[in-house]
Amino acid sequence: MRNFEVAFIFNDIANMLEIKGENFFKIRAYRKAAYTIENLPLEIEDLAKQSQLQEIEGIGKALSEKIYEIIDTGTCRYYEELKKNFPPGLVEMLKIPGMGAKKIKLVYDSLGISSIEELEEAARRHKLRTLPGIGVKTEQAILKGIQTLKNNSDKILLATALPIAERISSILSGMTEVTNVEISGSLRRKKEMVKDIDIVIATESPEAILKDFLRLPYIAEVLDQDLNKVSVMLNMGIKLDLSAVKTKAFCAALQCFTGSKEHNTKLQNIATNMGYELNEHGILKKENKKVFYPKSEKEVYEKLGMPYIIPELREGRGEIEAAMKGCLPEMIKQEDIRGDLHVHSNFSDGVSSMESIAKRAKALGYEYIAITDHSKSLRIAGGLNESRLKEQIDIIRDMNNKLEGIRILAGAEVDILTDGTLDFADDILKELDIVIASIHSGFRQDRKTLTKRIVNACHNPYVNIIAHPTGRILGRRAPYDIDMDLVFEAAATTGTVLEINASPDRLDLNDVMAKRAKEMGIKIAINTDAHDKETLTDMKYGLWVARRGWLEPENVINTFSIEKLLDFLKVMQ
DNA sequence: GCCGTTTTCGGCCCGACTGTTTTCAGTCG
Repeated sequence: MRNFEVAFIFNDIANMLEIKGENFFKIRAYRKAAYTIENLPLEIEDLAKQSQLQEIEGIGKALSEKIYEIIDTGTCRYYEELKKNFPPGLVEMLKIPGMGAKKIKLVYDSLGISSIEELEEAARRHKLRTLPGIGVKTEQAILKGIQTLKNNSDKILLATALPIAERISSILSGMTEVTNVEISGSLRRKKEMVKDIDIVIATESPEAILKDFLRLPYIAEVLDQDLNKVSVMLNMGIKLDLSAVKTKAFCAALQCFTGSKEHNTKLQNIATNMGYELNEHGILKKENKKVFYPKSEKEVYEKLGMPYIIPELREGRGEIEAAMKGCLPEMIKQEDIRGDLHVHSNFSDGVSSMESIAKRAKALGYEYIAITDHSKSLRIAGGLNESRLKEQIDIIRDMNNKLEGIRILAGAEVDILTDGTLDFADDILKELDIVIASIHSGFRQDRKTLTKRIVNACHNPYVNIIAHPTGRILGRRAPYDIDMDLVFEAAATTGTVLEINASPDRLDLNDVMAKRAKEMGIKIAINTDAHDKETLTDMKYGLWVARRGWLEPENVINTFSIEKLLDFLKVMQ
């Protein structure tokens, strides 16, 4: 939890410094530190106790002192000073696509605009276009950006909410008189974005426990409160609902509070037809008013004549019908994953060496790992030219002779250029074990052009996988304007694999599209797109998408053994 | 801000695209 607090504060500092127009590298230092700490596999508090903070890459004297201060006091003076002179709405404005630090400073300095609402109002009244550097189009783009933001503003990433929910759950489960704790709601169903955190606890003394809970340091504001439930705003700006139920009703309540609404409505209809009433207190037999208290969620489903349905499937998309017929999918699990096929090393914009990535992959129990650095046109990412790629291939071949227990596949993430051609010629691609193709430029081309680019890539005999096929960034960027029908069709005809990119802000393909791909017989690869060996563990986010998309191990190529995978990749060519 | 070192201070990330200009600034990946 402390890691998130520190990361949150450093990010907030970075945002304010950016708007102030501070030194770019200083800002980057804060952001980099925030990122590192958030993804640290260790508790920052433990490192602080052992005086090891400065051993973390990117943490020096100044930042480590601030970390000590945050651990001790929950904040630091520098941060508080900054905030004092800074309307909070300014940082919020950074979230608007098209609004950067400079424009925010401009509208604040010249028009005194310090919130998104004021900005919207000024844009509507055509006041922004009077400012230097802002014309009609920019004004309209800002309005559009505000709309985009509004559509997502009440949602946060699964990856942001989950660790916080887990931390609070673990604190709750440490309280005496709490007999059970579970995360519920959409977070338990592992939706890509959630509105809030829902937690349900079992206790015989709800009032006392809720009172204790409200004393936790993470709570900024109590929004609502009654005997069995509190609703609070956490100091990271995330809403949390905590429900307390009696121990005997816990499993019924957990099922009920996990939802989804669509799923539960269907279940309740089935219960009604069987003469039961299903709610958070238990299962009531209407005939004799006898209440059945399920001892597990499994018992809830069994009572209604069907096998257990995992939370990820509970979206009312046919899972109940499938369960009744006994044909629920054999869901893919973490243990099925034998490798990661999209990883960046420090040859391009990754931070880890190939060797350290391989070691980490081995430690995760993988059989193989593909190194797929960017191609030459993606300059900002340090894309590899042909000779550098060949050099990398040679090193990988050499490493494979020495390494034991893990196989490195030589690959590349090749840019699909704006004219539809690939960034490497076929005679280079054929040297690789695996080729990923993806779009990183020309996002605003028209639908036909963009679609054709991806379809063309599918038809290249050396392209194995299309990475992040729709290009969306959750909460920030809509998918490219592409005709996914044609993309699916091309993937199905050519046998091209589509990716579920497990990076928490992409999750692309999404669950619905993954299900459709499966139904069309298209193979999927679940890849992390890691730029740091530590984020190889993002695989779990991709797996949840896959599970929500009804995928089974056989649908996913990185469940294959190395022999089967290599055969599969070869046959594609 | 950090880092590496020449232990005191310079280097750290570049180019396309867009909209606004009329030569360039801001944003984004």
